[in-house]
Amino acid sequence: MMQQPQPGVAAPPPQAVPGAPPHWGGVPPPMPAQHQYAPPPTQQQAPPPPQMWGHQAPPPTHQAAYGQAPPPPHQAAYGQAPPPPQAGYYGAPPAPAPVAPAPVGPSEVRTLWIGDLQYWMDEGYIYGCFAATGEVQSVKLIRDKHTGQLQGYGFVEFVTRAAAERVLQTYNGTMMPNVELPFRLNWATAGEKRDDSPDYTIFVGDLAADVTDYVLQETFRVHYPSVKGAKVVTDKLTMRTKGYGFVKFGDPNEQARAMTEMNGMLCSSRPMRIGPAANKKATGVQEKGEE
DNA sequence: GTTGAGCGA
Repeated sequence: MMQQPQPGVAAPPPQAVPGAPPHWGGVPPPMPAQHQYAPPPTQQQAPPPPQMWGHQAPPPTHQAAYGQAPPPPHQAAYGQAPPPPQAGYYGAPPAPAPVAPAPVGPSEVRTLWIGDLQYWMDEGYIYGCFAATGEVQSVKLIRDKHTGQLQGYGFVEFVTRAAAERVLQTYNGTMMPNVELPFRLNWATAGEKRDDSPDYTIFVGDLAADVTDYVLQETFRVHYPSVKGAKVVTDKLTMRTKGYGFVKFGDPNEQARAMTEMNGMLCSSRPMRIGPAANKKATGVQEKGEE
């Protein structure tokens, strides 16, 4: 079941301006008067879709009328779900990134953090992503205080904590509408304690252009069951791969083995070059001499 | 192209 694109949802720009300078000088943001985006009061009636396979959905519209709240989701076109367009490589279902458990303590947490947003994804687009749930309280995207440029992350508040948790479980890792990007969601205010389980990461270079997170992950997972995930680094603006990525292991022994065993092995068409990951988060392999 | 990335007021 996928939701139909609705008017009021921002559509991607006709093209991503490949040669644009890093500060998007030619694309000034609309700059609404206020950045808080609150939907009209609605009843929670439309159930959230079990999954979103909007991977290859074409851009439906060119208009972006998000200066006002979109209509309530009184109708949701469910019924015909296209088959999963990906998963052609290894047959295993794509594993969404592990989601941290709900933060303990006050059960008032009803806000999700959302990241990895593109510059054109404004409040209207984000609201439209979850409009079918009918449970969005507000959407707030963070902008640069001086330039007003979107910072690529924001917060989505839901009417209840349960609604937020449902969305987190249902949407995280699935494809966002009209783009080939997965949702990246987490509990808000989980900033200081979102990394409790150590992971062991390796650097993988020399990746071919068609290697995705999933391909990279499964390349290793078939040999090392402790693989927790993989990330192919892409340019934020052009979405093109930079030819390298990272694979996270849960088992340091498998990490060490993979460093030698998988070096030079083929990934989709090219031999990989494996090296140690320069972890910024002090996970797994620590720098020697420190305590 | 060769070491990502994620918390507001």
